[in-house]
Amino acid sequence: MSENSIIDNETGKSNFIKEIIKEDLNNNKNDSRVATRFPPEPNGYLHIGHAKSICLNFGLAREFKGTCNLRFDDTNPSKEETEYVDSIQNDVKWLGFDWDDRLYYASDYYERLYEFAVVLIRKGKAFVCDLTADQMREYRGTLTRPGQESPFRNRSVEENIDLFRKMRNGEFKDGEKTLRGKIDMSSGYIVMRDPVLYRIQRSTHHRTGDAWCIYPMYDFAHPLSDSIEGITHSVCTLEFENNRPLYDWVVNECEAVHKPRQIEFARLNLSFTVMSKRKLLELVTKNYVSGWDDPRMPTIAGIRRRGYTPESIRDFADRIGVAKADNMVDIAMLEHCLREDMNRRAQRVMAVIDPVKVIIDNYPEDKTEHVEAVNNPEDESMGKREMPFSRELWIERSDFMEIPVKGYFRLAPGTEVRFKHAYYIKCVSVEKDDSGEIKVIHCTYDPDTRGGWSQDGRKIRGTIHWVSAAHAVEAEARLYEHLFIKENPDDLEDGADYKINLNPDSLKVIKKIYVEAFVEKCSPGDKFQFDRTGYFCIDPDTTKGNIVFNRTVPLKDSWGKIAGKNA
RNA sequence: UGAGGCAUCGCCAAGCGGUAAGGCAACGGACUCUGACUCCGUUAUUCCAAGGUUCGAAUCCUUGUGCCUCAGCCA
Repeated sequence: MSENSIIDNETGKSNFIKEIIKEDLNNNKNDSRVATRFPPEPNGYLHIGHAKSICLNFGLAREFKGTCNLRFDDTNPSKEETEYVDSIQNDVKWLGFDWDDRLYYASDYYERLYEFAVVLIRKGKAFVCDLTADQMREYRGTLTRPGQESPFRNRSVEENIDLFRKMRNGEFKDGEKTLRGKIDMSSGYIVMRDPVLYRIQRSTHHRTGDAWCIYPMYDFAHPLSDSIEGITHSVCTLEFENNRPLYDWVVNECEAVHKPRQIEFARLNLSFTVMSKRKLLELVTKNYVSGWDDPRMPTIAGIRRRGYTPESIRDFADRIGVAKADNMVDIAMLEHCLREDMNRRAQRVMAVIDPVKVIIDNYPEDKTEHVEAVNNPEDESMGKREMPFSRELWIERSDFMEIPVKGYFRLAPGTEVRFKHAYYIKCVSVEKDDSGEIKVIHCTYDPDTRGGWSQDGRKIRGTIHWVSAAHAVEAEARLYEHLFIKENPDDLEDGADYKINLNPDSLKVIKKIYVEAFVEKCSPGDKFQFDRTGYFCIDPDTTKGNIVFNRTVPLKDSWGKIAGKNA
């Protein structure tokens, strides 16, 4: 997709962050410059919640003619991997955003961060502490009780400088010492109670290797990385609201040149799925799904494989808006965005998912003719194609009822329906097997209705899809439903696990469907509308002999609703 | 019994003292060679609650209530 398509998608919908930025611009803050960043930690795959943040940050930059950096917040080597930094870059690009040459890593700043820490120590604003993790927890106090100052809090500047250098030089064991900010042990903000700024941790970093054995904490590295990059508006999610005083403290006390402003918004929650990295990782590692890109996963990789388009995701991000109230967006909103996008663009295909045989008794046995089918009624420029029609066809089992219910206007004994693009067809009899299941529906066709029209103008209510049995190709279809059965899988009884809400029917594999033969020439990722059933795409699992389709989302089905109610 | 946030239709969400946008969902109806799409219509006398200020309040004040976040040497 081109840059232009992104701009065309912009709605300009207002939100409180844009208001803040406009005000800052009016007050000439930061020389009227806007710089944002998307700062993932490379410890997992991106999900749809990240997509909201990506669209927000890159969108703000575009709207205000600023820049948006991609920065990896890689300050905890024990959790981070190159596999993740690659997938993240791939996903951001796929969504349609470009960081140009502004790809950064917090690990690029380790030396400068160290210097900033020294500044803090010199000012008497940081100290080396010998407390163990357990001791520190005790000294920290509780939510309602102030903490106590560390006995190491009053070491001299010289001693702190010396100790901090020794920490860096590897003269202490992991966890033996920390560098802490000297702030306020009785603050209502727990994070201000002399927070740890550096810890000793001997693990190999995916970029800096073993060059360092001390690593800066998020609360120290993040504000300074923002400042180093000249970020003006540091947008993050609500759970960091409590960290903002520390963010400001670090930027101010370190006397950083640029003083970015942290703004928090509500992260996305989507119904019928989970969004936490811990849970997504568990679903992958314990094989509840096939991988990070399982089409049922809310990861970017998963929804891409499922068949979602970047346009539909961006549209979704626009529609849900940005605010500060906790939210749970209906997944129907996402599905709507995909349908709207695909309805406009998707090639139509006749595909029969639950086939039953139709024999046209009065059609010559050895004859094959070709009828013309519109590729996309929403877009004439997509042209037409030829479809083979012959005596034996497949239709959808649900498109025939031996004893039709009220309101049913598809095929039934004695009734006439239109086989889309082909002929008017009337059912004359059915053949069943011993169990009573219908094996063959015998029909007749009206040769004067070729193309699906009749001269006499008789009205036909039902139009159904079909494929020629001799010409269709067999394929596999994977039909997906929500990963969880509950709107909020985390809404649990005392101590229960969210996995009890996993939907056992989230994947249904249909081994043999019949599809128009031209799909054999298509490639993984290609997207279609299967007439009257849904949007599908070709899965990468496709092999020469076996085309695999993923159902991205079904078409809306008001008859299914009515029939469901009557049942 | 600490601190920081948030409360507008089933779900998102505008609204910034002048008399409740929009989208999704739902429900009617029209149209239809996709029971899709599209179109048209319906759905908050009311904005967490109660007081107050005002000619006038979802918007200002007061007092409550509910929900979220924080006690990692994670981010």
